[in-house]
Amino acid sequence: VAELVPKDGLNAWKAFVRAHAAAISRIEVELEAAGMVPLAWYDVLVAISSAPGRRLRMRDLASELVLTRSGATRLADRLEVAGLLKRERTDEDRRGAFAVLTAAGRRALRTAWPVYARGINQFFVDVLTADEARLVADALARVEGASRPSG
Amino acid sequence: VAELVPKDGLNAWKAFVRAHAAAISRIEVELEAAGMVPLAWYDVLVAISSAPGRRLRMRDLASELVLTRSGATRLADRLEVAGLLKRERTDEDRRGAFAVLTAAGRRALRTAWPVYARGINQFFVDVLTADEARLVADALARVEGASRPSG
DNA sequence: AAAGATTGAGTTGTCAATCTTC
DNA sequence: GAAGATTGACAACTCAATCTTT
Repeated sequence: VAELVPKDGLNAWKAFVRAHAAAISRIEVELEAAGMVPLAWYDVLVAISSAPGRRLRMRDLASELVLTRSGATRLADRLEVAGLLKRERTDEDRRGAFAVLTAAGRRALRTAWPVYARGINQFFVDVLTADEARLVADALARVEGASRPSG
Repeated sequence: VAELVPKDGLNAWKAFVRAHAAAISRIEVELEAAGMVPLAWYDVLVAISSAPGRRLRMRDLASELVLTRSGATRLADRLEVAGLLKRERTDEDRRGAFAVLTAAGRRALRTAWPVYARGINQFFVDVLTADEARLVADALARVEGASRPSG
């Protein structure tokens, strides 16, 4: 086989894919074991909580989470049924809806964070040196940029 | 909020998650546009092709791809319907089945690789320096190790 | 009984079509 | 007509139960 990808590059790619699968599924297990919300829900809670005004358009939620709009709708539906968020429609633009957290949503966010943070540390941050962490952040930010539909 | 994860570490984690989502979905798009098999199918073809004897137990296919056994069954079903693989039962042990590639499966593997390789280069390798590629490979290999159920 | 594999039911996402509001 | 969001139909996986062979 011709070498279409440089060897070091291919090794990096494989490590990238495998590390992601391993770390994410491991953190899911830890959250579940601690009785916390799943990662996908946590991501929703964080996105809303850190948005300006602590509210987020469905459209922006989708793009934050790298989901389609309908995917974001389904996901928000489940959190709404669980009582963690509600949709607020406003008179500024009655087409759209804002997702906002309920008290239970804010509580779920607070209680899940220590568990999630422990996972991030244990399975990711702790195995990197400080220099590596900065370099990885920088390098992978460029990967995201290159992978966007426009780029 | 107390800082449970060092800032640089958290940035690296976020970049890691977002870069993965962006790069994988972008490569899927490129494969689709070129009329090639989806990434999940490609992974099946590679796993079988690189197994000893170029055949793979369903159980081993599942573990290679980080899937459940039933997930592997469903996936293999689809490739079998598409004519890319077939199941072979042998007399050594009539419980199990081996997945083996058909001629069409081998051809799909050969033709998809250049497209996949171009995606890996364009959206990942090309935005890294050679040093970064080596460092990322090394660092993320440790992440995978730390995330395994045993570790 | 245990191992290999599959099937039925349910979950979570996508795409295309639709509804409402601008 | 276009933008924001949702819905219907379907795709790909998981878990628990099942079937066959050891």
